Amino acid sequence: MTTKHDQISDTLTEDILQGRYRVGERLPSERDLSTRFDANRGAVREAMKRLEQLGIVDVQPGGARVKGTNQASLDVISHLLNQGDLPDRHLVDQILVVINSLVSIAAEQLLKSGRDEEIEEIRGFVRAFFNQELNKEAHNLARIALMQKMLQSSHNLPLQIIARTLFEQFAPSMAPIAAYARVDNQRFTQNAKTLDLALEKRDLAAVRAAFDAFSELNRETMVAAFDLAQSTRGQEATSL
Amino acid sequence: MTTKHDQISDTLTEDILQGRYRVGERLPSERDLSTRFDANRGAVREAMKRLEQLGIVDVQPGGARVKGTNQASLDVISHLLNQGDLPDRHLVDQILVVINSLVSIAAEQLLKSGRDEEIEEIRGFVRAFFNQELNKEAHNLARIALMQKMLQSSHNLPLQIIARTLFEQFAPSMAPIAAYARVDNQRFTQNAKTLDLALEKRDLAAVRAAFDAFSELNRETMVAAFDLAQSTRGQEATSL
DNA sequence: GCCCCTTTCTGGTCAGACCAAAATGGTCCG
DNA sequence: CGGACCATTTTGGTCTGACCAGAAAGGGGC
Repeated sequence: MTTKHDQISDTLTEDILQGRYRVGERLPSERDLSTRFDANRGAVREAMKRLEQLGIVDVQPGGARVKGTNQASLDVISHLLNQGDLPDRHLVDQILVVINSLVSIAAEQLLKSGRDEEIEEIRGFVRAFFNQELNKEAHNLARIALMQKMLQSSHNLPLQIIARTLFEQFAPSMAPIAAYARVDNQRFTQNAKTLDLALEKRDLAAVRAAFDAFSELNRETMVAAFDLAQSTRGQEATSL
Repeated sequence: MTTKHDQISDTLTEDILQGRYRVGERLPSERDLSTRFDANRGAVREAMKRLEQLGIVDVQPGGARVKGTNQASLDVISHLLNQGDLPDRHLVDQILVVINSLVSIAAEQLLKSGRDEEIEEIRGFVRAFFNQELNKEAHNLARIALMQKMLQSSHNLPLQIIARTLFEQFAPSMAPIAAYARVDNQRFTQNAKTLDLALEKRDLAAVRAAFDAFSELNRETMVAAFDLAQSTRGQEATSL
């Protein structure tokens, strides 16, 4: 069972993110909330701490006020994704753009200052895609492993933190959609070979280009899966 | 005065980030900490909540264990920057790389899906650099305004959040260093004109190139200021 | 209507207590 | 000696009830 203050903070987060409190509005007092949730004020207090760190609430003596989403912390993403039946398309797209770009930055850093052995290691991960017989799960794992290795090899802590934070929120929300994914192994293999060659030559522009193509393919796959999932859900909804 | 649980969490954060507790080690119990800080356990508890959300501690029934920096939240950056006399060079450099890249992503998004009037607005901000008479503060403000406008126009929420979070932690730490900055107005103006032209043509590659040059110039300025600050501090240190 | 003062309310802190789960240490058995 | 088992202690999670300083709200007096 989740802890009580987690339940409280989750409920309140949902309330706020769904706009049940206007921005700038005062939240009910901790005492009121404690009666509403049938909890002790201490528990409510810890929940408020979470909301505060989430950046969606500003708590001060005199009252806690709701802040705008644009002032929130990166961790709101998961909550935004988990609103509604399916994650929001546009948000998913935006996240994909950012993740891909981050990996691209990592690639750039790798070529600029990475040791040769690291680059060779990366190539090892890229070559995993040469095998056209990969099933969906293996393919997924290979993609993730490659990304993580790239980020790790960037030797850029903020970059790693950002990418991991984003990914950890993104992945779970996409799990149900990933089931509908159809991976075009041939195209992935093609891209992987291009990427491998670019890495071998230490050609930054070529690496970026190959990676962008790789990411774009990845994105197309996701979008297609998304559409498929959405239409299926739609059928279920109408058949009820 | 800062609140008590803030003092506690700050102290503990510093302790952990400076490696006074090994990764995986158990933190003292909340009861022990409450006596150490001469505080109530509730206050310690709220401080622990902060550490938990900072991602540097994992608290579970049985004990709280410290986690590695690489698993932390983006918000650790400010604490990492504020360690020691001057911010860590490498970290500063890494952050600059990331921020510049984020703005570059924003530029890309802007050209791909931005409305014409938005692009024209951006050009307005760019043209601010045409004036070679800008003093240091005005120049700084103009740079920040341009960046923020770019990010805002990207219509990418995660991107905005990441950039803002990073920047808000970065800026205060760099304030003492910014005093040593010498801006080369002529080169900035040159870059601005190139950028403006690229924006007018809606030429993505040119915009990226111009922005990268802009960012690189920005970075050089910072690095130079950093070196100057560092050598000055060194003199002070030896003269004591 | 505006200003000032009083009252009420709110968050921040404190003390002491209980529970369930985890850690610990000792014991017994193979 | 090593490992499985159990009782004890410790730890986090929660609760009750209380006090304080500062913010918000209400009420007069002008």
